[in-house]
Amino acid sequence: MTDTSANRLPPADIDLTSAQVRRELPARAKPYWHISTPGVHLGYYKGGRGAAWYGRKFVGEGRYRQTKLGPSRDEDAAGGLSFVEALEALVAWASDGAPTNGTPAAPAPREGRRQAERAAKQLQPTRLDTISRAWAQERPDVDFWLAGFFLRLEYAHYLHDRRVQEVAKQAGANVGDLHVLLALRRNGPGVAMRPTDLYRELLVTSGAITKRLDNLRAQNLIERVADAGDRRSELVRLTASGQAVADAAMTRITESLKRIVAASGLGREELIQLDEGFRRLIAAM
DNA sequence: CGAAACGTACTAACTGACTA
DNA sequence: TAGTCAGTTAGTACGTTTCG
Repeated sequence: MTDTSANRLPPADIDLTSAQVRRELPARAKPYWHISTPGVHLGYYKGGRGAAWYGRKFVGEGRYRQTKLGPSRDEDAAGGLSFVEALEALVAWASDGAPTNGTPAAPAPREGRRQAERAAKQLQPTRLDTISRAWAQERPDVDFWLAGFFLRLEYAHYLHDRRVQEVAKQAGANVGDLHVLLALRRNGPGVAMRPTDLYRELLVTSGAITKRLDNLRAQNLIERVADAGDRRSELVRLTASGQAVADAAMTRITESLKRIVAASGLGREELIQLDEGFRRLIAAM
């Protein structure tokens, strides 16, 4: 696979998920494009001598960088890439920009492969587009744009949550436990909090906090200390290892966010405008 | 003595692994 | 690929303890 020079291309979105749809596409000189994520598109080239998958990503100023991902399985059952495999290759290429040799990646271990397939499926915006189209068909009297906007917000939150889950997993905790560690950490090293303050801050029930605290204490990540001012209460404090886990997790989360922003191509000014918009929306809710 | 803080038991929902 | 099942997680209800 070879990177071509960045070139100007108009946006387009063809549904390439179905082999039937791909079969019905007429051969043409340029690939058909499917929007995988904003700025990252999966291409399906169909010519007289075969079919192949392409990828392109937005590089700013209306320009795209394009690459060949590999032959399509539609035309090469033995060595070609399926839609999901092409999407995986696209995600890998778009995330680090490293060109591959045009052949599918070596088979991953079973679980790793399943995770990659699931991740690739989650990256398909067609789910959201399908919902938008369905509403537009069922209720043409309603402008779905606003609902679609919030649907994308929910999806962004979902994807962010998955990344936080990964970070928690690397730290040997679940995401709920990690949120407790981070809540304790941001209140300052060595500061003890009441379980009541924790469940109010984390928007969970007291029962849920009790379980999380039991888990964290069993892992020696927190310690319980008597509250001199209230004998009903037993305060919660990070241990040294708990603080180390919280700090490491926060570093990983921040680095992950930086990578996402860099990959999106959004500038600081654009992010500040988005942030201001979100603040105003939240204040109005 | 009512209210608040916390913990426990039980239940529902979700997720992932396994199997046909 | 769909269905099943076990494990996990969080929520609700309620009991106990303590405060004001």
